[in-house]
Amino acid sequence: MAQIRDVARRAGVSPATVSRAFSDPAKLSKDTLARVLAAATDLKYKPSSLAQLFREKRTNTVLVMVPDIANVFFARVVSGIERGAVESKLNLVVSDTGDDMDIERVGIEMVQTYRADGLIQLGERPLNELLPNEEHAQIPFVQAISADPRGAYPTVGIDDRSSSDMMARHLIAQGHRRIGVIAGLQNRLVTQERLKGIKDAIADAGLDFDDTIVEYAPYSMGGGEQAAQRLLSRARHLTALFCMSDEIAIGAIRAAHDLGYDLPGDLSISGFDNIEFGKYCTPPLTTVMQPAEKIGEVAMALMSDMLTGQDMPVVHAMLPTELVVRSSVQNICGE
Amino acid sequence: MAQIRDVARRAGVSPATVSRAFSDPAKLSKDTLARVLAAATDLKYKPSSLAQLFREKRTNTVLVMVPDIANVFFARVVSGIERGAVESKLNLVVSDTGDDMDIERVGIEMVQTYRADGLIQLGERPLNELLPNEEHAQIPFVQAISADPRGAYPTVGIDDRSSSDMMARHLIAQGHRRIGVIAGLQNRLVTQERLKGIKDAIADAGLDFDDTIVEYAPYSMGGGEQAAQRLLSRARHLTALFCMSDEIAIGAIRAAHDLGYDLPGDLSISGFDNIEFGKYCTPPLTTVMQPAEKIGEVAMALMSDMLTGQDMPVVHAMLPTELVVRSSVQNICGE
DNA sequence: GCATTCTATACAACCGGTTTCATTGCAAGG
DNA sequence: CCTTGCAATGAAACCGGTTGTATAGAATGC
Repeated sequence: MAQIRDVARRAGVSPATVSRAFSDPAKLSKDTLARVLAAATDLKYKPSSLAQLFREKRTNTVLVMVPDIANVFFARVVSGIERGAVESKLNLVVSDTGDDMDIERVGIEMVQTYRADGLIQLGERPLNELLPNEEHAQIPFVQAISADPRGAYPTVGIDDRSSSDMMARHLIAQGHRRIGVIAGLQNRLVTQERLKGIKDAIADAGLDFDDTIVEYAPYSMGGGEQAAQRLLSRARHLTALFCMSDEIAIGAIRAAHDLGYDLPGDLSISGFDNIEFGKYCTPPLTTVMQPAEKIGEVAMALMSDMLTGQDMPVVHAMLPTELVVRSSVQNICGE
Repeated sequence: MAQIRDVARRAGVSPATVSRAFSDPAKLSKDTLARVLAAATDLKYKPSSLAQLFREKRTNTVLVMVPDIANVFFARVVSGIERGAVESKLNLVVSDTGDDMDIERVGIEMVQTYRADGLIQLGERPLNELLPNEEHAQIPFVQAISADPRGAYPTVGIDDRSSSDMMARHLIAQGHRRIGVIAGLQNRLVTQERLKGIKDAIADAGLDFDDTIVEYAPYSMGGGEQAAQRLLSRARHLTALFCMSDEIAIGAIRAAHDLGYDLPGDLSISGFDNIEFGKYCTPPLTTVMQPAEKIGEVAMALMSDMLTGQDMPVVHAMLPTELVVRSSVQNICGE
């Protein structure tokens, strides 16, 4: 591979001049510039990024830590981050952490050892669980999805409580009174927030919330399926199931089917996220749209600001959600 | 951030000694080693990867180009690549190319400018479309999924033709004679190979292949839905639909539902890939299992070999597939 | 007791660019 | 004609590690 000095020799100039030919061409005389560029193309010269980055002490790379890249929702967020990265001319290193703290620590080390300039984390593990306080303050950090908006670092997400409230109101408006909940993992902030939203709506409708018809599950189809089996077999009088993710809802649909329910006639089921498959389920899933790609883009935009910019105020972006009405939730007012 | 010379000064040794304390501790006296390590931890010293990599001229990074990271199948392959990367202690840069040649070219440039040591491509665009021959020979390259196994570089995938043949035989064995095909994009190698497999099975059963009941579609749910609408409205006597991906099949199920078909009684539908949703469709999808994660792992293993190793023979790994029988394909022999 | 070998460490070059500072040559101004 | 100023370019330092070579001192051998 040709180096800068090869080009310099061939063009009869110094390496400094070659460097300037690329970084600040106006500084060179037309004649010299032409000679240098010709020499560079002749030799197929490409400056070594490694050398440049070493000099600049910037990698132009952002690390993204994802709990599970094979999860469609996360994948869509990553896709949005990607789009933002292209726009900001940054590179992306994606690490599938599997929610494993050791792997996350390796990721953080990448930033500390100058392999990445910043860190975007998907999911809610707070940075200070992984690092002592004085250290994490140094790392450009953005948290997306289910982040605690009271944190000291920028976050991007949705208003889980009010979005969940919106869906619960919809269920109530459709005539549902006995609504079971298939929540996500109990210790997650998102789960708690969404639960609050449901309680808000129920209280607002003058109803009582029944803690016994909540079942917790991992955010996956299998988790939803099993939880729905448990819930439906012990609470047979439910008319609707509020599921905290589309994947959970899809699992719940399977479980209800298998238990002999006729959907959506016997039981309404709602989801959350609006993944593509929801449109193709039977019955098509009524859900809450989360702007996944947009969340990714905004997260990357914030990161880009942190990296290029001056001191910015810490932003907690809350992106709007929407109720997506399909047919998995039925109006039972007539009954 | 502390540098090597800070540590050296504090320990009263030269930078070279500090360097060796990490790379080759046996070379140091017990006493010196202890002093250096103490100084390093005191100062929270972490060697700059950027400086190390610059010196070594290796990035320990592999670039993965994915046509669409939000596609569940690709995401699973990436997940497997990730797992392989952790094992080989390599980093991953993921680029979502959207099948855009310009973005792919940027990716290749990353390798050429020492930002990545090698390139794994998902999908079938051959490298020589992007680069003149003499240049691509230099780049450590592995192609996974639907690669042309006659290429000059290593590939990982499945035997599309025989896997497709296997599924077609299954349909025939279940009594189906009028089998419609919702193929993928017509210009793709995979599509052609899978079509050959179908023709193999049909010829082998002594039947005639009817070209008019093939419909081409993008590899997506929406694509499958539209193609199925077209096909079903012009060929009403079909008993089965061979879909070239699960996403296409899921779209086709929706289309058939909407056209009033009772599934699987009126129409059998088969998929390909075995994505998780297939298990949760109604009816659950009969499909061909592709070992997505495994494909990723093998691809990364091959890359790792290329990077560390001597000259290896060019490997074309064909991983085994399996027929996954669920209920979307019905036996109609009794009719 | 002196030559030889080995061990532990320091010195300095090096990786391939970028950038500061110095130098040269030419044009403009007094 | 001499000074001043600017444009164009080169020389050399620098980024932060690693590593080949040199060297001093200790241990070994005869």
